[in-house]
Amino acid sequence: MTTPTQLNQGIGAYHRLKADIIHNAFSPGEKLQMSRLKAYYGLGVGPLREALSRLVAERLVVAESQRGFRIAPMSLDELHDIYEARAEIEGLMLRLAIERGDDAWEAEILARAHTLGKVMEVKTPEELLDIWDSRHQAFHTAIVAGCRSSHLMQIRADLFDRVERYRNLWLRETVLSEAALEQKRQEHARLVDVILARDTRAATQMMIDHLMTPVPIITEVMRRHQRG
Amino acid sequence: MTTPTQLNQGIGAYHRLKADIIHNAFSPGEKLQMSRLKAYYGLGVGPLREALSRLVAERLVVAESQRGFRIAPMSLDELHDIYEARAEIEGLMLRLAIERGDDAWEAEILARAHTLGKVMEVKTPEELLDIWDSRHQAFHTAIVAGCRSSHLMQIRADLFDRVERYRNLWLRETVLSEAALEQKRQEHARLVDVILARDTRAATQMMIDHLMTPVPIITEVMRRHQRG
DNA sequence: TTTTTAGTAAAAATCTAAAATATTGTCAGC
DNA sequence: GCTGACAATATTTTAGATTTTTACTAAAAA
Repeated sequence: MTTPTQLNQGIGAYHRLKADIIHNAFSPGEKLQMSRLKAYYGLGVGPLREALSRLVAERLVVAESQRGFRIAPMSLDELHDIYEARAEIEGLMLRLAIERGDDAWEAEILARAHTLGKVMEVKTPEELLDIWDSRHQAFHTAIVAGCRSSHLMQIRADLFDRVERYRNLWLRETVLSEAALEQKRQEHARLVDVILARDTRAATQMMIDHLMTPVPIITEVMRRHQRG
Repeated sequence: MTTPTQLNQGIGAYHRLKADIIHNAFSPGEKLQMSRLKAYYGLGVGPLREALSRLVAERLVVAESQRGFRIAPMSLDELHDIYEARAEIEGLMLRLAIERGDDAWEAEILARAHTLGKVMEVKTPEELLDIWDSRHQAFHTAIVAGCRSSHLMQIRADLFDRVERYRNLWLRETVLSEAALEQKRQEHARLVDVILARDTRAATQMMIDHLMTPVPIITEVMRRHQRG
């Protein structure tokens, strides 16, 4: 007896490749040579091309006809544009969520904020970063989920994948200090306050600012990388 | 001597399949059998699977591991959600465009509005519909292009592809009457007015309403199809 | 008799490996 | 230094092999 529904290799390749790209295992613009990919992932060209085609649609990879595939380039321009698009869309979703959110939505936000606030009890700095990050993600997702639009949620998730590559550039060389965490905690608390007060204008503006804070830091990291 | 850069079959298959799906050549949820696709498009499984994988990422096709591909289902729920997401995002883009648009932007809007208004001089009703549609599209694109965000433009284009399938359901059984065209023309004129007056609030609200008008009609068409 | 279950054959999807096609790099000839 | 043929390399495609699912039939259990 085998597993009831096993994933085919194309789907597996897609997930592995995507994770590797997002975590900057390849450099931007890098040529993806089939022979290398075959050797590295231990797969045939068929599944690999399927995975790459899917990533082309997500714009993490670019295809040049008869010339194979490349990792999508990164640029300061894209960094700014993508972060802004994300922030504006998340602002829009927050506005809708405030209009539509019910008691369960409010409760979920409070629950996620609480869990995020108690993230100190974990061990190593690396583990702390991982756990903080996933709980931070869950907190923000809980907020915008109130918009009740699966398409907006999807668009947001897709944008997040594209932002992640830039974000990991910065995250890699950052240690979460106690002070930084405390500042974030306060920001989140204020955010929760204005959201629950249903103050749309203040909440969306605060959210957009909050989401844009990493941009100057990542810009700095990218400038440094370009030189060094 | 051959053509300098010729498209590979996977890309060709992607465009043909996408066009066929958008024009409802397949029915929603329909099983896409490889042997049929091979025969119909005259291609091997490789390029077809690449094209389908890309369409999976665009959510026009769904993949079931080891069970092949299906046309993504359609539903009233999705119709409403997708139209709303589109309208809200286009409203957001319009707000940014009003904040950022320059003289060239204003000029382009006026140019497109003018071209759209003079669409009567063409011949058959079918041709009229085609031309009206493409100019209408150009008009709206000119408006939101002022937001200067290539990512938002991309998201909008992707959403448009997904909306198109529903839109064509209605377009197919509609003849553009003189009266309907005149009404649209007036709507567009008012839209241009508030946009050039940089009245953000009125413009975004009018835009959202304008984009949502087809929804009740398409809902009606879908209900009728479900029964008949 | 009806419903499940097990087994088997057919059909379909998936994968591999090798052939076909295109591009890139090299080097002689001008 | 430029051009064009030729070789090398890489991508793309096809065709067949393999695996998985589905459909069908018959036996067993309720």
